[in-house]
Amino acid sequence: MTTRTTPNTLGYAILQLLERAPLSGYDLKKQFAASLAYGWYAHDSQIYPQLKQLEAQGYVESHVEASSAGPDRRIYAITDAGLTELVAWLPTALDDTRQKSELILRVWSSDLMPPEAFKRLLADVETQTREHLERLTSIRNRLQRRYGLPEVTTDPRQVGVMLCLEHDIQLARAKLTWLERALTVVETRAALSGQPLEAADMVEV
Amino acid sequence: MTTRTTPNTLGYAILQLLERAPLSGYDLKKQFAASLAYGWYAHDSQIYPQLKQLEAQGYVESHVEASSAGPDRRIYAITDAGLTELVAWLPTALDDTRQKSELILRVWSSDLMPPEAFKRLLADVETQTREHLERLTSIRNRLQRRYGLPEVTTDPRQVGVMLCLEHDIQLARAKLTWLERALTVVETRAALSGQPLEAADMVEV
DNA sequence: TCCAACATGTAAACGGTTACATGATTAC
DNA sequence: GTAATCATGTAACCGTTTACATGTTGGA
Repeated sequence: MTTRTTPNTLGYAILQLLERAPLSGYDLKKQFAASLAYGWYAHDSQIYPQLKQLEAQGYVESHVEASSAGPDRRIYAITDAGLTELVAWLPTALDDTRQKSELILRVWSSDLMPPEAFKRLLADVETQTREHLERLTSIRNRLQRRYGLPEVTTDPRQVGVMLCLEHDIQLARAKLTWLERALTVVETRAALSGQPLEAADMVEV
Repeated sequence: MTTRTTPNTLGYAILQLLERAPLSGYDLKKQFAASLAYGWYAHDSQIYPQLKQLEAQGYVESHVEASSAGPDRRIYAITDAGLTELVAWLPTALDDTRQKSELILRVWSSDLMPPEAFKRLLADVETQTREHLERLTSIRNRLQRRYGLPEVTTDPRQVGVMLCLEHDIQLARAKLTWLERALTVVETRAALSGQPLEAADMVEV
């Protein structure tokens, strides 16, 4: 064992969760599915092999826990080597400007869609974003009632979580602002092209 | 030829660019590297095989163009089938809420970093974001001077591009707001823990 | 009796990244 | 001469997604 290569990003994501508490593969799977503002996720089929790899690398260790109700669970815990590796990784440099977005990819060619189709797309994303924002704020408010504001809370473990939530809330709000703006643009253009419009016609000629 | 499976996302990204003008693989590579608000990108080594695949699927066609200055270029153009496929894909539903972010992944465990390390990380991202925002606004302003506001411009091809730029500008500003906030939180907490603080001490006891 | 949740995986296919490879032309 | 830019690729590896596979327990 202990083939010491560094973990990949998913590996660090799992180490972070295990640093808070020992968990089974199934627990991790639920954590990824449930937590809204965590910055990473993975499919079930990725988690179990990844845990085995982390164990082979010596970053986690596991034991089987018998259960009276249901099948046995294998519980994973972070090792000293795992914690050292995680803490060393956290402050390393990163590029957070380049991101892929299927939405933006489509907006770029939105002139190829009929206005109604584009409006429907924007409205769908707006509904999604509004629901997402509501879930984020309700969790943030719940944490804030329990632990206070991040700058003064006595539980340091909550600071990062709250900052993540605030980040995602901030971005969701900005996206909603843009969605309103985009909708206005489509509607204005549709209205202008619907009726004869001197300024536009003159440029065409 | 014409193994008609639908393209993948990179395929659609390329089809969009080719819909505006025929391009070589090298041109596409430059487009991905240069355009800041396009929603997708790819490595050079992905582009050439992807173009071959799109051609095998009948979505693009190509011819070799001899050049007096430099090597020959293979120029790709979108086909009718490609345009049909692209236009059919554009308005399809999508989920734009789940996104991975290495930054957020680290913020979640920021309590494991010394405050100074976390501050340095935030400051780096802030510099990146500020530079990114400046590039975005300068392009947006240039386009706006040339074509006018997106809601009234007479060139429909520019509408999507401008909306993409406005989207990224909006999000970059929101991120900067959050970065300031996060920095305040770390600094406040560092200041409080530096000097004896009744409220905090009492809870620890 | 059937469905949902618990629990752990394997296999194949697909997508993305890094490293390697080649050779011509142009500007300094 | 040498470095940058033009131009096109291959190979190996790694990471992600989708589909498949199996069996238990508890509640409606």
